[in-house]
Amino acid sequence: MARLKAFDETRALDAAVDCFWLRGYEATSVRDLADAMGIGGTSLYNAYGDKRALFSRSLQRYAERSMRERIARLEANHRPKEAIRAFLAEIIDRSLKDPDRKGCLLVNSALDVAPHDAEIGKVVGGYLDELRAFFRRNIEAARAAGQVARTIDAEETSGHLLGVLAGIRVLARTGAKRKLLEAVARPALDLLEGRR
Amino acid sequence: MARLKAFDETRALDAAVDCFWLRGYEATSVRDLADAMGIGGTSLYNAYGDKRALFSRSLQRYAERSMRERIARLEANHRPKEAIRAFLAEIIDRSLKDPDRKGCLLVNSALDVAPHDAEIGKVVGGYLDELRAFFRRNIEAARAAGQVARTIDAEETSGHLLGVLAGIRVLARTGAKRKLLEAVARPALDLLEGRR
DNA sequence: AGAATTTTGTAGCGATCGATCCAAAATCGC
DNA sequence: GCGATTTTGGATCGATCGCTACAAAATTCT
Repeated sequence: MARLKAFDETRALDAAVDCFWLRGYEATSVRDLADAMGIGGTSLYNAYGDKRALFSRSLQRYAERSMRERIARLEANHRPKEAIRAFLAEIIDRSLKDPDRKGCLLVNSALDVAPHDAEIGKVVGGYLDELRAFFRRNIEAARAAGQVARTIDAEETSGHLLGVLAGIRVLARTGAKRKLLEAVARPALDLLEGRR
Repeated sequence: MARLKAFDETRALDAAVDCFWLRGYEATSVRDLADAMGIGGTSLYNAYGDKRALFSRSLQRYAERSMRERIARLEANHRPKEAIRAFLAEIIDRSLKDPDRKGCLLVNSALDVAPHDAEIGKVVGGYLDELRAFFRRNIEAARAAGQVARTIDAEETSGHLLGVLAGIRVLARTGAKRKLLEAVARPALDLLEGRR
């Protein structure tokens, strides 16, 4: 038939994710990408299409590996209320541990590229909806299990948690300390505890 | 002496603010800027230095006209707790009214350019600190006036409010509806009311 | 008016952008 | 081994990037 591909398409895609994550869409050149992916420009266009298509695949890969993996893992290992708490705690820990302070590719993209690209904007919005659905689902489950007060409105509170999550990601990217990030999250968690 | 400048430097700067605000630093070209400012490229470099210096001045102008003006106006016209409430309400209103969904230049810059430019990062961080100081100052004043519960920690809660503000700005830029933006803000405001 | 100084528009600098062309290299069925 | 097909690297495309050289235009001094 034909010559075989000499690089691992998935590993290369992960390298592209890191590039876009670190520098954003506009500031990342196709040459940056090809170098980081360890391939030539021709192979990049051959395998992924153009830069925008590669970004779209990178976004998809990130959502799969970072967001959905986390959601699935936490929902499998924690009761609903603890899943929410663990989610925020994990985001804070990872944000602080990352020496590059990359934040979240979805949040970065929501500000960076989504406003200028309707199609990608829809995709990013869809992922944010998934995050909110995670919060909502676990609030409702916790309510049903009597873990949170019945006065907690799942629709509203899931929106609040999504906003808090986005805020943490923004401040983390600016180099905020743990104390600040935890201050952002704590009142939202206290709300679930019925504590004030 | 010499020829007079034929354009209003401040009006031109405002046009530059709009450019950076709408498209971000990287995606805005010097030609875009010059066109929007109604001047030639030479005049731009003559009056403001280079692109980065113009961005720095734009950031300063935005902080002065948008952030500090709002803080001063609300603190002059409202009691402390109401000033915080009015701040978030005004951000939500303006975010929804803006057909371009530009969000907040400071938040946009915090994600976009601050991570790759230490000096500008410091400036942006300083403005975010001013916002947090506004929240903190008013929480403390409200506490002293008995408007909020003594259990409210000003240091922590001001951080929470800053995170909520950033979250609102992120979601607003993605085209969120009023219902979602208000859901992000409400629990934070309820906290100040001692309501649950 | 003439000299001095600053602003302005044009034109273009080298560098880099995203994207493509093309021929050599590699792998398949035969 | 041979033709067919695909991948690969290198060169390069036109466009645009941030920025500047240069000379004409405009203004204030003497």
